[in-house]
Amino acid sequence: MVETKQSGPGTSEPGSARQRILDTASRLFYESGIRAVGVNTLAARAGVTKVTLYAHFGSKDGLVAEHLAERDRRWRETLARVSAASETAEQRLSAVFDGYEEWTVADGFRGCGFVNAGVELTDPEHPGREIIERNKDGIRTWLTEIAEAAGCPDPSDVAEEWFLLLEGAVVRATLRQDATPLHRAHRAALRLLREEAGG
Amino acid sequence: MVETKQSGPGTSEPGSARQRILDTASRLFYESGIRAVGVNTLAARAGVTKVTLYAHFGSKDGLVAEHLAERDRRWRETLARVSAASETAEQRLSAVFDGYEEWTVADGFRGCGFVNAGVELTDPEHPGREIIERNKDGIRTWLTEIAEAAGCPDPSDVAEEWFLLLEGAVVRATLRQDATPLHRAHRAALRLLREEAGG
DNA sequence: TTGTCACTATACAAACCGGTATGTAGGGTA
DNA sequence: TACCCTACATACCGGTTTGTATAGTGACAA
Repeated sequence: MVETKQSGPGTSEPGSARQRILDTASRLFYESGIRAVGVNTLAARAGVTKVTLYAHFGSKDGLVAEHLAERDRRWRETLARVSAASETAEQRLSAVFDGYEEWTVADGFRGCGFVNAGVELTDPEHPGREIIERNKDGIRTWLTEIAEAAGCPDPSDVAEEWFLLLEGAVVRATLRQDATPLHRAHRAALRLLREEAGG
Repeated sequence: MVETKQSGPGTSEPGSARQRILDTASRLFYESGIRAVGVNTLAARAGVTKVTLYAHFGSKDGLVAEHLAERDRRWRETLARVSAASETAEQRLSAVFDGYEEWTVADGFRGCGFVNAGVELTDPEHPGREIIERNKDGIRTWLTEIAEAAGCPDPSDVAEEWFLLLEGAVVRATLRQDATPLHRAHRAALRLLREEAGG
């Protein structure tokens, strides 16, 4: 059996060491910030030795990058799930905002993990930056497709404005610890959709 | 002579040790992130000993807080300056976006220093958080006054939507290293102003 | 049985972290 | 002169950082 694995020994089965490290990283990095969490803490909390961690991910930066990739994967799944039931473009647009609002309501909300990582990873060569950009590009594409489906004359223009509202709302919601910015952005986005597609 | 000083020994004259530390902190914290810059580096780059730094600011957290306060002070000055020449509400609104665009064009642009600090300072008790909130509240107030002056029926509502566009544009501009999100937000904000005030 | 694999346990290296202790030099002032 | 203030230099504290080296353990497969 030719198994395709990028690096490290382990499998990615639910309870495997690798998965436990990734899950713990996801939680701790988001809660406390990437720089604030050391590999010692991380390994201890994952119930794994540091040696195992390094066997799987090579370095902390490597772990950070894989963690972001995993987060991106999960994020795309969520997006697909919440818009599975949607039929119209309006419903699909709402689904995106609903997805974010779902996040925001949960306690321990600390904004967008990718934006936060972008703030912390100041080195432009960091392997994680690529994944951050890929994620944001995924959202932009997603929004553009909705605008196209709605028949907007200039879909990418509308999508970018939606994106501004969305990103701004997440930042505002984080600082205020309150979901109303997202509701406001949601409303504004729908208004824009009706203006652009309906006109 | 009864001199009013909050803490530390020094004056704040242009070339003073205190001011040099603050200036260096402003540059390094913004460039590399707060956690990434140690007090050793900071003191060395400011041409000051660590003892002096601690005499003035008590702790790194204290320095971070004072640095943010200083940044807020400068930011308000900039805002006052760019809108000094403005007469109409529309001009004053544009001045805010112009102020941000001015920033964005400069190289080494790494987004809003307050948002970034908010991401890094995960401890809710950190003295810097208060200043971040004060700064954001200042912007909100500023925008609300513009909406009032323009005769919008619900000024705080319009101001919050402008804020979403502004904050979103800064985040997008940072990730893309490109000022077009700010131009787009600027346009959208003016459109909204005309709809709300003109109608 | 022997080997491989994923993992644990421990210990260590070298650098860096925030913060402090001790002592000195120079200017302002009374 | 005597004092105070500011800043200097140096050396140190305990703890943490990322990363590695070494040895051992249990499971599974040929």
